[in-house]
Amino acid sequence: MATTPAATPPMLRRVNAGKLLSVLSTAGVMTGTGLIEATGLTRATVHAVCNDLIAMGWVVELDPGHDAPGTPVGRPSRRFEFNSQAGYVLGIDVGAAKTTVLLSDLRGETVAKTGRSFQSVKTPAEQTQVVNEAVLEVLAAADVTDSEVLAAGVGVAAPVDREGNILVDDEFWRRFDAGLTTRLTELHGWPVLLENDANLATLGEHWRGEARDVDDLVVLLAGERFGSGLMDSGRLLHGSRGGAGEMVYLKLVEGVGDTAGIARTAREQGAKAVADPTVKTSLRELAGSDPVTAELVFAAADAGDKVALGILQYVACRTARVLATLGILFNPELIVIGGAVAAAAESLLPSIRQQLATYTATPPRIAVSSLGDTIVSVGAVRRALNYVEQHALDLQLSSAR
Amino acid sequence: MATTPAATPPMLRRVNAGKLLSVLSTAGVMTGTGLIEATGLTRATVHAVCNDLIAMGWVVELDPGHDAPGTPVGRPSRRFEFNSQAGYVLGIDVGAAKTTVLLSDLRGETVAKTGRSFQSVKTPAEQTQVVNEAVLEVLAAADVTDSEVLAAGVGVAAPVDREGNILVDDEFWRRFDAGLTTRLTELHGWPVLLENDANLATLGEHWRGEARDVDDLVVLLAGERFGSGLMDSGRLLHGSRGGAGEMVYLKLVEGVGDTAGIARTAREQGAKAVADPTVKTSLRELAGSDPVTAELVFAAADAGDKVALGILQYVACRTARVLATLGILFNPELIVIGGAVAAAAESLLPSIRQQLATYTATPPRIAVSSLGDTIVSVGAVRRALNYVEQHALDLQLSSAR
DNA sequence: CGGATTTATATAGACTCTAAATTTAGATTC
DNA sequence: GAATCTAAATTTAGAGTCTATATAAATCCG
Repeated sequence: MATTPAATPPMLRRVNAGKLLSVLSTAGVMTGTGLIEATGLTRATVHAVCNDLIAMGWVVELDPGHDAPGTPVGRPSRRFEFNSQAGYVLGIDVGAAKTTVLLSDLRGETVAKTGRSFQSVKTPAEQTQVVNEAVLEVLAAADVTDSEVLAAGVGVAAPVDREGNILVDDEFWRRFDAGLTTRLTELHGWPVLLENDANLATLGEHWRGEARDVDDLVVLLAGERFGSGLMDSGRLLHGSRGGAGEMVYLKLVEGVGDTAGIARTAREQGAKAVADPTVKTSLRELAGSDPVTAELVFAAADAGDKVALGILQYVACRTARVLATLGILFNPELIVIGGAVAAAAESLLPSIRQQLATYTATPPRIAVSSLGDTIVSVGAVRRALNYVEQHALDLQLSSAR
Repeated sequence: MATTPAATPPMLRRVNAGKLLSVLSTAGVMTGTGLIEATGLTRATVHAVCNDLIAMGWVVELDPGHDAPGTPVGRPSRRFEFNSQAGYVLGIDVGAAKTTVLLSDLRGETVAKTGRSFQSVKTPAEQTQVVNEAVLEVLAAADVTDSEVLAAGVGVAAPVDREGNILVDDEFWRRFDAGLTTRLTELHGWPVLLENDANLATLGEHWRGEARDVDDLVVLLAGERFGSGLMDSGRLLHGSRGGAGEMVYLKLVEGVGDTAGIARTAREQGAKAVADPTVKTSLRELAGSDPVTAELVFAAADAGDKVALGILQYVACRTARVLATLGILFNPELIVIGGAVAAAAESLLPSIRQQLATYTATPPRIAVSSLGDTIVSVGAVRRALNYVEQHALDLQLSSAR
């Protein structure tokens, strides 16, 4: 009948141990006294908990030494350090065209990184195969075994609900392998945490990107298609079926009309201009017989091509309108623009900001991501680390004595 | 240094007492055994906590009796009941044109209700005066003293952040008295909890309206202006400055263009039709020399007036587009339409649902509020009750022995 | 080498919970 | 009407947690 178990004395230890571990995992080497100050616990408790954590393998004890080097008086402190090699986590971005895989230690430092194109992939099973190859590569590169990996975060370009279930009737399914997560668990025995890519991008920016210390946040993935991750008070939104942040509403927004992102709009507009013989543009010569790319449009604009500049103005206008709707409706402190074209988007920022101000008197700050093509995989690492931190005291570490 | 205090043994009691109180406050009379099942605690603990709660005044003990009437064997149980008269809370809706005030017991049952028009109000101070008169009226009607009121929730049509601070540069301020909350605290000594009206409407629908058991929810206030409250996984969104749910983005939505709600659109379109001599409509005779009202347009449409029917079609189209943007971007399970015209909106539902389906393949459920003009004040009561439940074990009850 | 200083460790006390034994209040049975 | 049965209340013992205080240890300094 009881919804939550009763609160018992051992739970106190659990809470305090979790707190101590969380302090240790973010700080560096800490002395007993330092932990007392950081946690509010008594010295006796701090040491008891630390002894437990050492026995479990989460913490390592260094040689005793003094905290402040200036006044080396008194008995030297015991010194504790979070054992960032107690295990590893994987962050996997399964994109439309490629996959990016990060292997990270428990402090979030990247240990190995790789990527694979999906160019030759024809069936979902092949996709899983390619992802797994990339995973095996990073494990081998860092000499990490299956049992040392404590969790894997996986990002996909489809709605994913809070339980990690993917929305079945999504077009992404044409390519994506439904069995990926279960297959990874089968092969390696890891907990696999599936999440929407834009949501992971938001976790990534919040953790290691432009949005540190920003708890009311929107991240706009703006490459091929617009996608958004929404965070309110430090929590990701999901909606009832994982669809929160879905951008199909843009077909109702004047001057936007569809979910085509910056790269796609630039490319399509460029191709249109090239195809029209009455338009005079250097894009035609630059492209030659190859199809026009977004990069080409940005380059031409840089070189002063009027048509390319016009296209970028149009892109900036669309983006400003997208940012305006999100900024007004969610009232984030900051919106971060990420995705393949984030770097190029930098040059559009002044124009975007200026137009944004015409839609709202209190616009959010706008920034461009500096995480590049790891924006999703970094977030996937964070997702996996969240899981590990939550379950730390239940996990059996292979390094535990 | 410590961000949160250390977990100590007395906190266990606090947690368990809180849980027991929360079970008791929602259930009716409970026996010791029933509480054991509901909380997972031991009999010894249940009784110890109950004795504490009785001493504090939160719980009353009834004469012992048997739980199941069929088999009255064994020693009769002690029977406990949440003392819903241990205190009271106020729910206050400060609207643009009027205020609604509810006095409720701790179980959320309305004890007294009243309202006041702001028609004669000219200054902010007068507004506070009118609100306070209404408050005094409900207190007198239920014979409740200041010290028995444990909290007051107040809803206003302006952005309010998580700390209860109102956004200063809002047009609502022309009428609203900034000093209302501090004045109420000064006069009566209550904690006053300020919150945005649409957010409170969302709490209200979630608690006592159409959205019970729905944790991913949007409530659209659709009277004079569109306003929305957003709930994800049972939590209200606020954004960084309380602006979450703000609808100014509608000026960017095709076929909507501004935040005018159902009532205002119907009224204005009606007036426009009447003013145009080339338009043939029964509205002209119905209105006579008075200005056209939304009610009049609805009535004329009911009677078959073509122009009025056309206006309603336009209103339904606008509303469907608003619902589509919210439904797609937040993916709520349900959107509830509330506000002054909620009842009339019922007739538009089929048309709205049909159009909504053209914008998204997975539309949310749409419902119309049945809370009428108490939608905000009921939510304000819930807000106040949340506060009381959170602080229950710290509060000094005047009824405590 | 002894005093000062800081930290570590050990001990005692308070508070909480659970678990098991004992008592109690009423109904049932003989 | 006394013995019996039953379910709940109460009591008691035990284990886990924390804090607070006392004692021991390790290092520096003169």
